[in-house]
Amino acid sequence: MAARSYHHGDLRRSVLDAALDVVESNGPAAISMRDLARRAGVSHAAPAHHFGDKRGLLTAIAIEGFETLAEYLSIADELRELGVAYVRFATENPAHFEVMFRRDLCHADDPALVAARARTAGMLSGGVDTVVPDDSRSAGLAAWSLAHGFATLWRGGSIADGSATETFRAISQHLFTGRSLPRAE
Amino acid sequence: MAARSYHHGDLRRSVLDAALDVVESNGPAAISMRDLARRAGVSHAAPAHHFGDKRGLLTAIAIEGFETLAEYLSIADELRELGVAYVRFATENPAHFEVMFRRDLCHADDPALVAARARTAGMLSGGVDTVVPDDSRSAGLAAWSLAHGFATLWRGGSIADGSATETFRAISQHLFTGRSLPRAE
DNA sequence: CGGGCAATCTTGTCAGCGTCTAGATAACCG
DNA sequence: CGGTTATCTAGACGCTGACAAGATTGCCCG
Repeated sequence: MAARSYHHGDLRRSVLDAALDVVESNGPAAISMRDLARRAGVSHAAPAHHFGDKRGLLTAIAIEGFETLAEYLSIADELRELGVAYVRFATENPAHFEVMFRRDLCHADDPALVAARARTAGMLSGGVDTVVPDDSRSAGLAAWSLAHGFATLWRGGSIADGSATETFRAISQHLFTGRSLPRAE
Repeated sequence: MAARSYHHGDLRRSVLDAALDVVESNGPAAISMRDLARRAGVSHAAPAHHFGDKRGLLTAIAIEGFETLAEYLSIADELRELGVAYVRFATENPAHFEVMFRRDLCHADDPALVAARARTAGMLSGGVDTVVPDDSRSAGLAAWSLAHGFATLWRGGSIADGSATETFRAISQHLFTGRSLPRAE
């Protein structure tokens, strides 16, 4: 679309989408600014103008990821659904998820990124608070670790079968009912 | 030591250690074969002979990681201690941990890597089996997700305070006793 | 003991990369 | 309409990973 004009029209989004495509299929290490430029049909240095540098591009993806995650979480109304939403986000937005927690890929101190991350973290702990008022820190950490670990392992291919959200529902059921895990003490 | 001779002596280990150093401080993306060669005091193409290519190097690190993890796990005698051992491994070997589950960085199908991974996975699920014979798959996944998620978040800087293993002990206590998490159903 | 063989390392080369610079083009706004 | 600014191009630089060909060394077998 509109490959003939000097100005691209929406190069920023175009590059972002191409980058997400690459990350999803080949990982963040496979990203090349010049390749993204080629895909968008612009000169090799054009993308840099929108993102500063490569890390800037990844930072933009991370921010977008946190914002999208916040939307996913806003729908959940219960602790376990918060976890399910988290896992659903990870499976439906693998490229974003892959970048969001990789400090070394982004400008970790970018104000916009810090803000987006904080906002999402607030939604998480806030959600936990409403269900588990006392000692919500430990409970929140546990829930977050569980969801994050499951999503990460899933994305990494360590868990292979079935539907992600359903499997996650099953294992969180296990923990929350405590039926087949040993109750210590 | 022994920097004068034509042959390095133990270039392989030397490069591995340098690589681990870089990963720990700057992430896997910051690795440069030529830089590692410089650190070891050899020519720029020397490391490639030992690892084939860059992914080969990362693969070697991942293998070493799985083997070390297996040692950590072999000490644990109870499910919760298995998790603690997992977290302890991650905090004490952050560079290995960072690489082990990053498919895009390694030769994911390398036979030695596949074998090492399988062996460690066996120790994990085996450990779960002894404690939770029935439906050990869900229980194992849950425990693994929890430990892995916690370790990943910790390493990523999302969890900031206190001792990792102690904090993890606290949150797993939460789940296993089910004291302050809602018991659904 | 010695000769050859394989492992190890060096040197040189190549295309591709990220980033910087200066300059061209186009859109916008008073 | 004119100037300012955002956007994009074009060229250059040093660096990278990978490959090829050759030098050096340790080691094993005769």
